[in-house]
Amino acid sequence: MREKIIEIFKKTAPETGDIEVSVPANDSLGHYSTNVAFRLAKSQKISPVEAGQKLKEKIMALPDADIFKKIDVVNPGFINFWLKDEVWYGELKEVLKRKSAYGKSRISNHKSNINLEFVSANPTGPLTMANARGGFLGDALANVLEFSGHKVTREYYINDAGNQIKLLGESVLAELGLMPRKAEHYQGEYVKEIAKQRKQQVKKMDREILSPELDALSSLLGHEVSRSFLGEIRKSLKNASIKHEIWRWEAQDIRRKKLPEKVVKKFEEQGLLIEHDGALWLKSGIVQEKERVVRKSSGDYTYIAVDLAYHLLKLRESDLAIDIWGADHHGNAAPLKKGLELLGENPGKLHIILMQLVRFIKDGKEIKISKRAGNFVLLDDLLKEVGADVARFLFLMHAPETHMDFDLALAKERSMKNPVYYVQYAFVRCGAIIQKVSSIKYQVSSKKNLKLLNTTEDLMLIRELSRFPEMVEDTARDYQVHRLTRYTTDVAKLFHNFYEKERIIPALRSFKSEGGGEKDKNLAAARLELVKATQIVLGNTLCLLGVTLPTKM
RNA sequence: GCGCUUGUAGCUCAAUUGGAUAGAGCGCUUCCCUCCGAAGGAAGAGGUUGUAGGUUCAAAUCCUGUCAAGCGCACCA
Repeated sequence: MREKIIEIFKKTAPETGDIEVSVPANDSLGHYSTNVAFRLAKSQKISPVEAGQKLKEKIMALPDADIFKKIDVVNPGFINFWLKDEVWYGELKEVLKRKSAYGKSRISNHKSNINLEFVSANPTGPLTMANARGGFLGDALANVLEFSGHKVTREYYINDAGNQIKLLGESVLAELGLMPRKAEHYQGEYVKEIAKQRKQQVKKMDREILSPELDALSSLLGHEVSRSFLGEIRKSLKNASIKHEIWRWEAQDIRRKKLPEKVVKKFEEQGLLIEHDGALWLKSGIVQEKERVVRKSSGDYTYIAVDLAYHLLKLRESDLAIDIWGADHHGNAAPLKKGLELLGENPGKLHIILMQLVRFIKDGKEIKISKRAGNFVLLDDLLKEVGADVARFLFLMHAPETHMDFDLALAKERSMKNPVYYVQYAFVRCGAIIQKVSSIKYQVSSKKNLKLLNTTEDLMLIRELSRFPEMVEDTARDYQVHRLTRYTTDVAKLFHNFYEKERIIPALRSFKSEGGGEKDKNLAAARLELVKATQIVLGNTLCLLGVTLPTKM
């Protein structure tokens, strides 16, 4: 719908450039509305209303203008459009025709190859509730982008190299009393558990390594343990229906291939490095105010060098890379982008979605989640506690930049009045009606006389359903997945409204003697089509979000 | 101290990226099942968008100051 209006503007007034067409809050301000007159007024030095009038006349002269019932230019200069009812009925037919493909983009020239990396939690413990938000967001966003015609690769990056793996090994050894405990070690029940399980194995390893160097032993053990954690992580992701296609390993895919070395070499060639105490530093003011180490005196590469190498690789493989990060990593964004630029890559090809940390509340108190301290609450617990659909929906309702509170008791306790159930209930109601109708006998002269749908409830619902393709398109462009979640509640609300007012089955069943005329039956049959369309659109949206479609509740 | 993010109804959050009368859910006050599932619907109360200025036809949104919260500022990753 919106597309059609924009098309018309392109023909009428190409000089206006990109046109914003929005849906006003109130019906009296049009089905669609635009503010182009303001911009035009500025360049032509006339009043916005005047500019609007001129545009209106031009549009009315076009043959395409017959889709409009009315065009109004109002103070201070908005142009409001009302579309003819037939146009809306046409879109409703489109929903019924395309079904699960409705809303799928048919534009093929915008197609790009997108790498979407999310979760990527270090395999130094099980997934926690803190990983849930990014996991659900990444999964849903990938669905939306694919639905919009892009080729999406869902990636999980595994930091299986570097210090934290060694620390993990040390933590287990310390637990077994084979080395002194340090403050930075991982603690908590899960480490104790691992230590118990690995006791025999560690003894054996200890004997096999002839000159038992603690470093080598802890690294080896750390790798072993992290590998088993990764198995746990994959299981948890599966429980949450979060899908990944590529699992990339830092040690094997980045470090062993000497990619960080190339990065440092390139910096060196440009004279950006300086040496202190055997370590190589990026000079101050290059990626940050301060100097920054890229290669340690030990010869190891630092996080930034490895990360640059990793992103360089991703950008080479795809047209666009999207990273979903927790806000606790935000400090890395600017240096990473700057570094990519210095390495000759276009930093605009990397889009980082920063997601604020969630505060989990239980019994009015915040639950602190920390893997090091060991007092975390697992993703699996969250799923068990409130259910996968509830968790997913509640996270996806909110914009990533909100510092959201997640009250576990509330999510569980209020579960019956939860927005997820509100939406799922609407979907179930659709199914129930369709099911029931299929089992009754009735005769109508015309099943699909959609023109009979002319009450406010009918038309509002039709218009809302028609917006679905626009919602998908916008979301694929700005990644604001919560728009779709909100949209499902909007559709559900309009449907519940419609449902309350118009009864279909009694009308179909009724006999002429009861006042049930031919026209009423045809109307009921048309309404059934609208119910089917609602089921399609709600179903499509929930599928994109990854929320299940129940048949009964 | 410096940087990033955020302050919107009692609570949790929206607001089509600068648009028209700032909207939902929960909670609160009233109604509505002889009727496709009441896990629903209708109505109402509730706001100086933290605060003080500025920019313009138009500001919750942009700029500056200020207050508050979260998170960062390693030869950790």
